[in-house]
Amino acid sequence: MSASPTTSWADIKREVIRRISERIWRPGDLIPGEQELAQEFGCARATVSKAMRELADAGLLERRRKAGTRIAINPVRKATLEIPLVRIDVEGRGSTYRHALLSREDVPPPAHVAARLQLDAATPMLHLCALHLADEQAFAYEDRWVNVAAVPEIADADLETLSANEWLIRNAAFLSGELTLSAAEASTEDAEVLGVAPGAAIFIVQRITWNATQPITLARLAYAPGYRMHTSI
Amino acid sequence: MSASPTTSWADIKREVIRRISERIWRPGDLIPGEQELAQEFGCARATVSKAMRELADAGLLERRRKAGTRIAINPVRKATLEIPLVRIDVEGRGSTYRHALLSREDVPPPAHVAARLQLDAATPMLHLCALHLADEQAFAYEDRWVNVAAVPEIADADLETLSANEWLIRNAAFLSGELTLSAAEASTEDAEVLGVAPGAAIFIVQRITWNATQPITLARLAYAPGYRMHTSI
DNA sequence: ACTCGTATTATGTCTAGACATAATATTGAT
DNA sequence: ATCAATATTATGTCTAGACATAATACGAGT
Repeated sequence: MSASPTTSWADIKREVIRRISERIWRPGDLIPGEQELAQEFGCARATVSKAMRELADAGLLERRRKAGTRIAINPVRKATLEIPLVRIDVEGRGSTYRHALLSREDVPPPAHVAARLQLDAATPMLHLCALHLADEQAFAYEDRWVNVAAVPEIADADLETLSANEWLIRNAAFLSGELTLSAAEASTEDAEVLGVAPGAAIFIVQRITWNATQPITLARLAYAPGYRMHTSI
Repeated sequence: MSASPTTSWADIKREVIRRISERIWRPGDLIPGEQELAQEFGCARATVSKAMRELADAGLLERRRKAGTRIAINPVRKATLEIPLVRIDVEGRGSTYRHALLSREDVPPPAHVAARLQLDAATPMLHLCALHLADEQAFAYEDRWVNVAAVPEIADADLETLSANEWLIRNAAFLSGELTLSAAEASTEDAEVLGVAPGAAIFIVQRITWNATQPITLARLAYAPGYRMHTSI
């Protein structure tokens, strides 16, 4: 009957999911402790613990020391979004990637950029605009501000061959970041670069990354109409 | 000097991140094995292992048995999107939530819905349209198809007081699902319900959920303009 | 050279037990 | 009855060691 002689953490995870989905354990219920479950499944407590921690990370369980583990009432399911390089994204769709640097300027940031990065408006920054193409079709328009103090070497970088997107990932690994997804109507600039009608609905990804002490970059990616971000839960 | 007497997995994680961000270990580099690192940090192999697994899950490292662990060349960073109930989302923004059921029909699905759920076009389904409001303002318009065979009890459910969104989460915990994020121009229907101009750019979330054997529901949520999805990396 | 089987190796999983920590429950003092 | 100190308890972390598994490296035979 059973696939393996011993009980693995994956077996336990499956069994717990089964009990939840068959409503043997219902939302809000307190379930047995690790000790008890370990005895039931005939395995070590650590094995049960790993399974439970995974389910808690996925949002299905809520665990608190001393209080125990219960089935989440309002499960806040967590979906993992993969954020690849634009090049990898394009190539993953079976298209040929190319990128074009449209502009590169050393200028102080506008107020909204400075505010978003918590920088002074006089901070020297590099402003880049680039177009990512898939099979020579506009794929995404990138508008990026780079905090030169955080990555001084970018001043000498050739961003024509390697996109800023890629250069930064290779040369300035970030520690933390923020991602904001939204929909917007194409500005005249967006429309012109992407070759769509002004006002067309486009998908916007805004990304901010930080190293240990300071902001590295703020990027706004405007995707050509039809772009979808996909993930499984 | 050191904060704690023993080395914890979190300490190791921080140290590895430091070595990556200070380019002591560079993209593509093979780093020492768990055994060796455990010796360096003066802890058990399992402790190193946990730290490394977390970093690999986050996309910073690539690990393969026998081949060892190396710094990711094209780090596909993973952002965790939290998918709360619309009610929790609204309440989390400090607004008062209300929902209104606009229509409820037992009808067979249109071709694109049937195809998306891998169901026969003759399968009995429940079609629901509802509006989620925040402080009496349109927040999101939900267009949902429910596979009645998967949750027969929904036939008798009162979906006026509890939204279908919430009813399904409480009564039909799903095992897996898909999420598609996109931008679209508001259809005349979207525009009318949300009270925006037709053609306005709106953020669309399409969700499909499955139980162990069959699809449960397909939902399209059209958010009022200005909606942003936010996450940290 | 080339292929196939075998040895080796780094990560993956598991165990059994110890101690740490957070949160609740209980008790004692006021 | 109320509040603070203390005991209890379930999860969280760590250790040391064993075995499993995947993937490479190596060597024998052709």
